[in-house]
Amino acid sequence: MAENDRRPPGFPHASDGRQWPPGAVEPRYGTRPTMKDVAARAGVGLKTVSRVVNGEPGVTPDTERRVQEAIDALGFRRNDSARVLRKGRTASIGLVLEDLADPFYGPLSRAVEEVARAHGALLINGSSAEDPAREQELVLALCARRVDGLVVIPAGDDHRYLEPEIKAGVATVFVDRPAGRIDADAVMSDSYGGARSGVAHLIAHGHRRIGFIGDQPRIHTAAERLRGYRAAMEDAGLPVDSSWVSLGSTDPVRVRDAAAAILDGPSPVTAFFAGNNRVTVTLVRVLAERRRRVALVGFDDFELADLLDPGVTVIAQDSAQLGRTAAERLFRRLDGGRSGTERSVLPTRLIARGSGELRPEG
Amino acid sequence: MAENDRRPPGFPHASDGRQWPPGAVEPRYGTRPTMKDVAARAGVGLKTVSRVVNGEPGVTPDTERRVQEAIDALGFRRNDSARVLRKGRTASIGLVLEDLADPFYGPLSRAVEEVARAHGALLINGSSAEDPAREQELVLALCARRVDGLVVIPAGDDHRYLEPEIKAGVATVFVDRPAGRIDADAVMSDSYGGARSGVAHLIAHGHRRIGFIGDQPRIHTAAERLRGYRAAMEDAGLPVDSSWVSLGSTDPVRVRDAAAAILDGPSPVTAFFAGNNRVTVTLVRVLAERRRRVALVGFDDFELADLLDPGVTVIAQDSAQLGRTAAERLFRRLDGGRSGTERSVLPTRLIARGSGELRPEG
DNA sequence: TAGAGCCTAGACAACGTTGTCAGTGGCAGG
DNA sequence: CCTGCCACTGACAACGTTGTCTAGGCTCTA
Repeated sequence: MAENDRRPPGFPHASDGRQWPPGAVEPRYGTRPTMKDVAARAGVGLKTVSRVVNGEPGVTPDTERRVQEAIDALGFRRNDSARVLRKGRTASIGLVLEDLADPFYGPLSRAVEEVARAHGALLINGSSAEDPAREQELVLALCARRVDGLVVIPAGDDHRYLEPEIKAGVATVFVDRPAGRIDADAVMSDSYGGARSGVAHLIAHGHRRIGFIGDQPRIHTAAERLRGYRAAMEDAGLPVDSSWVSLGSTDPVRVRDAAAAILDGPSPVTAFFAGNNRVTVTLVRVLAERRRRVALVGFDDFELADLLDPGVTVIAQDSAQLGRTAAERLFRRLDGGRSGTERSVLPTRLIARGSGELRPEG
Repeated sequence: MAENDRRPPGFPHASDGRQWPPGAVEPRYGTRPTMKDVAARAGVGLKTVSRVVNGEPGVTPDTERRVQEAIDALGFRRNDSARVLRKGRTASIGLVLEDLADPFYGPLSRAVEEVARAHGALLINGSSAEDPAREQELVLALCARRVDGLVVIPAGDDHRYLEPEIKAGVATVFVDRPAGRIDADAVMSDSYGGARSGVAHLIAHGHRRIGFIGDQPRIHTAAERLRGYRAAMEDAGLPVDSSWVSLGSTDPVRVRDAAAAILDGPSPVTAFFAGNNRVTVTLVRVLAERRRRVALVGFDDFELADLLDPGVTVIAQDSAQLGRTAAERLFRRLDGGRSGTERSVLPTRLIARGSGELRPEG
């Protein structure tokens, strides 16, 4: 409604009673100088200012100096909205992730930013909070801003809403999890292989009864890690008791309850495989409170894992590398790459620190 | 140069030999439909489409339906660049911080985003990597995009370059550290008071020789924390040996060297106060390797601090609250708040976990 | 039934920039 | 001196949207 606070029509120059400090006539508060203003002040044409601002050739040093002086005097800054409107490219990319505050996404986000910066682009980002509706809302808002490309860590599993955008030329790369119901580039860690090797590691240290606590299997990575767990157990000819597996949320309270149920149940496990970062940390807390030592391997590394006692053995994925790879793919597309969609899988690495090498007790 | 890939003039409808899958004639790759296209398809005027898209009143249900169908059929999405150009507001704010990958900034960034979202704005952000030149470059790029406001965690100490922008109406709030050489809103933690109480805590536990390892004092927070350290020592009538104080970078290698020099020097300390997060973590590692137990209080909390042995006593600051407060101030300004600049200081909280309660040894 | 008043709808200009194109003047070569 | 070329410069349209203003059709009342 503030749109209507303008001067009433018919009184184009009526005294509007504004009070500025005496010296501050130009520039006025809330009004920015345009190229036209600069041109007028420098006594040149509009286009000449444009040329100077963009470093285009064909301007005499003397003219350039006059323009530059006017720019500095007025505090002119080019309006990129107008530029974008005219040129069609925004030199910005969007990043949609689950939660900026999650330490897993910090390095990823930073890596994407660095690649963008190397290509002269800015990064606009937002958190979906794991909510598919919010993911869509964000993605479409970014498309309305006409970002040149998108890096998406999907929360939902149906991305058909992106089809018109992709068709219209918005390069899109999915990270960490694949897109749902559409064909698109994706860069992921090897969740299946990582989980499988982590569980195999526990088995190699003598464990027969191993629990798995992970996220809901509608999340691709969670499902893959579960699959890896089952595969490792099967490889070793070990049965999986359904009471050992918990696939709820990663909320600390629920993980705590699940772990307690598994450890206090009729067939307690001697080791856990944790499906992600947050589960691992909660399990570390839970296990620290118990007398009996339970082995633990977690998917995803975290800071200070080596300082705990015992150090936490993890399947590490390189989140910065995920981001970098995805962003590079994105810019390759923007630079004209029209090849078919690619799906890359980055390897994981087992880092043994102690918790995964505990022998079964009792 | 792709600008020139257009159809040559004079052949407006020459066969251009493009090959689309038979059904996919419209929309064409790389070309987005505009309101004009929608209007043509729906058989209405341009402005009517605008009204429907923006939910403005004055459109018959029947007309609205026709327009909506055309929008869906064409996959139309409003071009916000044009909208911004016309309306003057971008509904986006910029966040410039030091490093997105630093866990301290995750929650801050997320908090700013949530507030922005509540006000219907998007967040554009970038990392300055502690480089003043890069900070300026980023800030000005954001201004060129015409963000409505800026939240800045300053890397440099001279922000006069922002004066024209602020005068032109870009609301700006500094976080964590104050602006340099200009008068601007700022939201900070109580570095001085926090450090002072942390050091007093160590003194209360019997320490007389206390080391301080922090960042370069050109950084405001670092200087304030050093000041708090000195004040606490002076309050207790304790001398400060200059060999106990190290003000270099927070780089692990240099912190490690500094700590070793202080502990192995002629007058070794029995406790450390760490100037920030990263220093604390490095000191935890260094001290864990030594036989003699050295007390430690760190500025800034971090995940798992309670799980270490001993738990790490810290002066906690609420980084999410910093971000929230700053963003709320920003939007209050944007909503017309024209009062003088404010500088808020948020309190810190001592969390005792063990490392700060160790008694001096030897 | 005429006139006032309301509601819907569209024509048009403007936002600030950039690509195109045409105009100017200087200078070298014939 | 004229011609042609070149370097420099500016007028103008266009990008896609929204605010303003006006036109036309309808209802309601006197």
